[in-house]
Amino acid sequence: MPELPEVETVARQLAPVVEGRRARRLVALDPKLAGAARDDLGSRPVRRVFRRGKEVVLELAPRDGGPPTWLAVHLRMTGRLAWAAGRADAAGAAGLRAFLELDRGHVRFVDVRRFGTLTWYPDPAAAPPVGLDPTGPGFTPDALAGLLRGSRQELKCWLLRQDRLVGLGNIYASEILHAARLGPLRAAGSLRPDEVLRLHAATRAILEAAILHCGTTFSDFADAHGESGGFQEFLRVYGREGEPCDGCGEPIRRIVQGQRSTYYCRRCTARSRRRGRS
DNA sequence: ATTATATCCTGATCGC
DNA sequence: TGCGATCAGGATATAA
Repeated sequence: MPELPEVETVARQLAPVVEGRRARRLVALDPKLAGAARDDLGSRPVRRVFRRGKEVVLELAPRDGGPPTWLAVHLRMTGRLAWAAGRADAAGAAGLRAFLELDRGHVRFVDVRRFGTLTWYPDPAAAPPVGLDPTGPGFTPDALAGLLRGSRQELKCWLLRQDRLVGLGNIYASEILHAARLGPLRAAGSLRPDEVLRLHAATRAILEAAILHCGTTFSDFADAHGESGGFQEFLRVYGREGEPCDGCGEPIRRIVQGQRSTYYCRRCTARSRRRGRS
């Protein structure tokens, strides 16, 4: 479910209600998350909530001059995070996998498919490095060109890699390629400089617009308030197989790359469809 | 090293 | 209505 704009939305909405609250303990209801259970948080304040790649990080104030502690939440496919007043009901609503008990209310982690993860980093320096964030200042056309250089991977699959750029997923990868008029089968390292510029601009533009609209709700994304995102109305190719492209009228195609659907318009990407070499 | 596949889960939906 | 097959926005361990 959640790609960068959805995770950003959750982090932004969670921050004002959770920052400053004191964390008491983390209760894991799902045995898969048992390793993340903590009873000894000692009422440490949540200092800030932010997004790191596709993770939501809750940073707890240091215990005594030491480094702060990070709780990294990865929503994977169906995870949701939301703050709720009052105590978590022991029975647990359907899909409630874990909750972080605060001095007022608690943060609920709901995850139907149980792919999501909770990871504690006693020292943020211990958190593994992530790829370049495409919403940050370091994301420049040159930086993108450098990352692409030499890769023979199909462009669509390359965009899904989190060790190069972080945050893109299956929906935005198709949308970005469509906006950039680049074929998904192109070899990532074969892009000409003007094509890298288009990819860079499209990535920025699509992500900014999606964040502005609080993400995309395709089937069941919900933000920290349990609300739907609004960007799905702006999707131009994803989930639109057979529908006319709103740019040229040609039916949108669906192909499978790496066992995942890719949607694109053949005519709009015609001039950059060949596979190319690096 | 880089790239492709199988696997982790549950629920909704599709075709018969 | 019932039922099996298929699909879903992610990422990783394993294989080639």
